[in-house]
Amino acid sequence: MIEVDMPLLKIGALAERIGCKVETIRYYEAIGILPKPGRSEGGQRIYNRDHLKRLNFVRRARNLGFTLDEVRALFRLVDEKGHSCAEVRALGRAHLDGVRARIADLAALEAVLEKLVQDCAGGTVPECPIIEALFREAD
Amino acid sequence: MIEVDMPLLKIGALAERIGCKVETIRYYEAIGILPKPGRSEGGQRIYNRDHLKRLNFVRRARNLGFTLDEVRALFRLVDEKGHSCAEVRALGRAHLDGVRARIADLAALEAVLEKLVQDCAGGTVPECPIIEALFREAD
DNA sequence: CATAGGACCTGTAGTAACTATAGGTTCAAG
DNA sequence: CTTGAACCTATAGTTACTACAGGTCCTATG
Repeated sequence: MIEVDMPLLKIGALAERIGCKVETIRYYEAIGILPKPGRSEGGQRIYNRDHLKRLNFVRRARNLGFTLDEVRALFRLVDEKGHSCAEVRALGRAHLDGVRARIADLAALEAVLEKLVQDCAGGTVPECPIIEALFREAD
Repeated sequence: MIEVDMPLLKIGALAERIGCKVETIRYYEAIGILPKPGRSEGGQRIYNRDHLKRLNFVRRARNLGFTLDEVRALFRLVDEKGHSCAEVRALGRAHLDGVRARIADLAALEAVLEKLVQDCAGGTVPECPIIEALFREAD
């Protein structure tokens, strides 16, 4: 629910709205992922709707597995004028390729582990097929 | 009975045999994953067949996605007498569950990314569906 | 109005599993 | 005997946070 007059948020409220830790927000500011917010008289950070949107963007991208460097690149495309949608898609596709590669790796690994666990009967450690497989020299 | 040991290896040769970096071997020693090897007169590390076997074990386990802590646990099972194969299998199975969970996460992520990349036509950034999806507030 | 205590502040160190660098020593070939 | 590759130690950097410690601010209640 987006209100027309969004009240300004302190860091704790922002963290709760987005569902991340306060420390994470300060960390994003420190490494330049989020712009520095205004401060209250006493020096506490005050966030507006723009910060909320950006932080939301970062968290969603992170949940999709983008690195913070990739997020930075996406923000550059957003903030600088004249970039084409194709540039964004290229980043997305590169990332998708990476994800697929990781899935393939893990699937291969799953097959090996599955076989190892299945082969393992009830003996004692010196003859355990898992241990033996691990000690066996690779080619 | 005279055992003719395999030629003793210096760290560079060992690294090459196993296919890892020299620094990685020193790191494993520093954190107690590998035992301290003997030293030459001049203080250089000298490895024997046992070190080779252990390092091989570590690398194979790491390639299967085991953490170094899990490797440590496996070594304990190997080195202490009286452990059952079932204990090893339990570690393997727990790890397999973790791998399967990661695969499921990545597959979900792949589906979302795939859709985003597909939806992205040739417009300019402000209307790019990927960017819009990232800015859209989560519920 | 005073005060308690929760929320905030900065700065630093820790996590996993290495990798990379600097600055110095040893070894083996020519 | 000299050169330079390979070795040594120690420290810092990487990623994306998390977790303190020690202090300040804000706000609700008595």
